[in-house]
Amino acid sequence: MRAMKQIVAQLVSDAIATLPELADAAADLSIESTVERTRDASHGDFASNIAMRLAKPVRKSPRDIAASLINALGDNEIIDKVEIAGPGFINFYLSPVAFHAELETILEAGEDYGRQPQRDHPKILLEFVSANPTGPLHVGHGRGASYGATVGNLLEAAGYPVSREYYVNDAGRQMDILGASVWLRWLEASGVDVDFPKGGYRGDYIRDIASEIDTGGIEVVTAEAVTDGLPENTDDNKDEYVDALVARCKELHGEDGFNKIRQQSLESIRDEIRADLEEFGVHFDEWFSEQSLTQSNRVDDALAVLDERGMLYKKDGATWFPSIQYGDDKDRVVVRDNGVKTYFASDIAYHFDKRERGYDHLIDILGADHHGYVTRVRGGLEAMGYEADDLEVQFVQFVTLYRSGERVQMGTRSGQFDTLRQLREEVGNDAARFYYVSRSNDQHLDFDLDVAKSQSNDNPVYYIQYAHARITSVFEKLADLSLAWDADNAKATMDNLSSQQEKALMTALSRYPEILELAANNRAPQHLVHYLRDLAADFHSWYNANKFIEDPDNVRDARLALCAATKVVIANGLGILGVSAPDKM
RNA sequence: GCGCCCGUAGCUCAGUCGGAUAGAGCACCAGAUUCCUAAUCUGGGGGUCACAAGUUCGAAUCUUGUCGGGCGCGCCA
Repeated sequence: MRAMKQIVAQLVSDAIATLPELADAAADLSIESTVERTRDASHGDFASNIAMRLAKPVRKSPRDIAASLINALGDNEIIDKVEIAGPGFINFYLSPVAFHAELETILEAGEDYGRQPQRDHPKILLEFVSANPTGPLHVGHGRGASYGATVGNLLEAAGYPVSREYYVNDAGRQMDILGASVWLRWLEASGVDVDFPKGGYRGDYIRDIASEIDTGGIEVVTAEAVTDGLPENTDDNKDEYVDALVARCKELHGEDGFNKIRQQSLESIRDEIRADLEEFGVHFDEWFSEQSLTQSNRVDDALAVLDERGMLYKKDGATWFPSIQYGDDKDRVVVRDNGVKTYFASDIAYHFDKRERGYDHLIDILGADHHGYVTRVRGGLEAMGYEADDLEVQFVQFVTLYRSGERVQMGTRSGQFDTLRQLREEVGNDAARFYYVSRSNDQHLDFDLDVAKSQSNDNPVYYIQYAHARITSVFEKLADLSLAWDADNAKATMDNLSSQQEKALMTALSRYPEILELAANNRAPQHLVHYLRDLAADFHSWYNANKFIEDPDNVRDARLALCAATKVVIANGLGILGVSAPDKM
């Protein structure tokens, strides 16, 4: 199934092939890139600027080139009329037959309409969210989740094999701090009151975890035993204090005792995150554990590869990676002087491992605050023999919540709106998913709770869903009247779809595959969002002006075909966005 | 200071390998429903595309500079 634009581009391409002097000049040119939808119906359906692009190399005027090109267009039933316009645009007016054929394609393809055939290369690994398992997801993660899930759907629709992965940072100091935090809350619940570390995790969920985990075999100790000889718990000293608590917990309960608490804590949070995302319609194929990377020695393996290639050196007792060679500001430490590997070391190993697992193209969706890491991680991949471009990074900028025109202060302490779960409960999954991807990912997002929540025409998600529900309702009404839609008759009578509004709606429908491709190629779901809004507007506009159940059979069948096709495209598009397409509202 | 993202209507935003008169929603104003969902539709006003140069047939789009905003610059993760 080819998009309409490709069909037009092919005709242009064929015409050029018959004109040697143009064919040479156009050899490096993607013909399809010269063809675009017109903004104004008075310019026809498609326009090509190819004559202008070729004017310089061919040394002829654009209008002359356009004239010979038009002359060379073969006979076909797709195009009604071709005109030269303005400085040398070629405007194509498509025949109704072309649009009617597209309607049939939509109805035949159904939920596959707009999707590309499955290919087996390149295999894409899409990593997103990957929030540390130290607490519940907040509204910022929600944007990464919605964006990542939608990009995944878009890539799949474009035919790519894509695997969605969540990297669980379940190793390292933050996990120790989590373990110590839970440990202290558990002691507290057992009547042992210890000054809670300023550097610890203070949220209420820590108490919940403390009350749920299995602490069998771990003895309650006294407050003195915990704090004896520890540094002061002050803002200046919070890192030392919390690290000392971790060490103390290991002394008192042994590594096994501490691990038991830490492991259950992180698993509890990870499971909570997973459930939250599942409810949000965001699914992962793999929950990749950082611990597993360390346990299987893959960090050491990756460092060994770098070492063999001469891409590591020692200085000041630490081991460094010369990332300056790959455009970074400075070289980076991979093994600290105390022998502990840095986060960067696992990150290199993790991305190396992704490639080694057979994924050709890696996409990371990261918060905007991580943009400093890209150069060095790419450098790491390159140093290990892969291409820097194998890693693509998409950044998601920050989210600011607004309520009643006021900025909502975020942060756990404010007790205000903070978690993704609260947001979902307030505005609903559909509105949240839609709103999150309605703006380009590299732009800051003002999330207006009042708009997202309003079940009115302020809210584009309901506007689109309403179009879908309206169509369902038409077919129900039809049944109520003991009428039926004769789809075969519709094919034979599509000439009845001839009004301006019908033309506009058919044009909008036929754009869908092109929009999907655009959105997938650019990892830009907002194109789909805006498209669906436009499509719904074209539908509502037409629907409002035409009551057609009472029409003669031939007209009714054709118009119902238009309804059915619109329903298909809206459902498909909303499906990509992870938004439901309700039959009733 | 250096690097990355950005600056388009009163507000929120589209405009993606440079293209024709810069678009949409909200808000505002005026209208439409004995009729398949009015969560709808029709019409209207509203712009120095931050600013200044440059590139060319043509710039919101590319280049440079200035101003303004966000983020990042650890042997943290």
